[in-house]
Amino acid sequence: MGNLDNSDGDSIGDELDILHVDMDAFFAAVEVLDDQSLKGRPVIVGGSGSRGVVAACTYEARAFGVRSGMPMFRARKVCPQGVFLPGRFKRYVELSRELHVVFETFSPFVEPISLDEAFLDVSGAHLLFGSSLEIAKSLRKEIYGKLSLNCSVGIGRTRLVAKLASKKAKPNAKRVPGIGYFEDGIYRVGSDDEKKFLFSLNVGEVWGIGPVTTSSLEKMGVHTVEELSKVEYQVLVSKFGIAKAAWLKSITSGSTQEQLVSKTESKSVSHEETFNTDLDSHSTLDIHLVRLCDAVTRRLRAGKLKASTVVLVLKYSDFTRITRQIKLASPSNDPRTFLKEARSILSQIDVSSGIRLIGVSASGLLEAGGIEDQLSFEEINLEYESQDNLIEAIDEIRAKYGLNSLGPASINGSNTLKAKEHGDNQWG
DNA sequence: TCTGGGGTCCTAGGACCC
DNA sequence: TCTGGGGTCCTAGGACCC
Repeated sequence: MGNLDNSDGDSIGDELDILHVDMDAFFAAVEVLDDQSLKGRPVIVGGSGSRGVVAACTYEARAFGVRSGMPMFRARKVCPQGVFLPGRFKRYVELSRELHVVFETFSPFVEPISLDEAFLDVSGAHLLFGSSLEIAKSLRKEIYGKLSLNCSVGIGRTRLVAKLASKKAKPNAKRVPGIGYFEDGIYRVGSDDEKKFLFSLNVGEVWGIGPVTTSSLEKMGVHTVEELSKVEYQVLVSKFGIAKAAWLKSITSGSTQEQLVSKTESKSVSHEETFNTDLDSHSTLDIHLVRLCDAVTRRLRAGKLKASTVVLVLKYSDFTRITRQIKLASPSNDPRTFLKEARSILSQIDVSSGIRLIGVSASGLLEAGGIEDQLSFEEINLEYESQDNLIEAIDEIRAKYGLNSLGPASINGSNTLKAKEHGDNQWG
């Protein structure tokens, strides 16, 4: 449909209204932007500890085989001439905000996926900006003009198609000739091309099909989306459950257009830390627990939130991950409450086999001061009230003088170096 | 020198109530 | 006294994403 007016199949009103915009090598590209001497070099952004992984890398680094998610030690091995940087999360957030301002000038319907990625529904923008392809071109131009950063844009009828299309728009993507339309960082999948496009993909390329599902499907002899389309629904149900089977089927059945979701409230706030070497004593773990409870509740307070559930996360040396949660008597963002509950959970867990990671997560979030947020009898106690004032004062001092200006005793004591390193490596 | 950190959603099982 | 189903809430784990 709507493919009669010109050779690339671009036209107004053919319902290809979803754009997926994805910055190219975002974190690494920002580092090059801010230090032009890095231009053309293999820049790798990632954790600086011995157990860090690659968060992003330039295409020059990819040429050496570096990939995001790869352990840093391996990246250093395959690319010893690389420029390894710890990353500057605040700077990425800053540019992300500018990016989203540009998005908003093209459509009021924006669904952010991450700092550097979003869906745009441009169905109402054609009169102003032209066809979806023309909008994509203007968008790329505008983003480069404002941020001096490159992005890739996928155009399709649904979010899934647009998302998969933007991958094919990337500088190093392999594209199948005769499917879709590619031009300068933009890949457009027309309605009449959609089935051919999806069927050409391996199942593992699909957004939402990860390594585990891919391997299950491959064991069934299913490697491509085309092969997946031929599998009986009931077979998928028995293998993956109803929800996932229905979703897998929807990939190939040409699902209808979904509404974009512009903004959602966070459902949890968490911090976790992987140690350079495994820890096997409660007392050492406790030092980290103090800091994590402090960090999580600080973020809750900054967002004017309280949590009704505290979750302790542990990862053992063998990568087994366990979670233990406790529901609070009343919602809280008080580090003392969090620490008390987290400690009581931790005390019941055998850590002698070695703990690689510890984390604290807050869920069941409520606005602080909401109707569910009545004071408990304990909190009405005057002594507590004065300590709450103290916590507020600490937050203010930190806002003025920086996060490390004040903190729990354990941060300012023997663990200072560690705390600083943690601060430098924060991703969010 | 093995494999981050911050999230979301789904599932399964048990407790409890009707 | 035995049997049983459904609904809801909670917990733990797992898959997946960037």
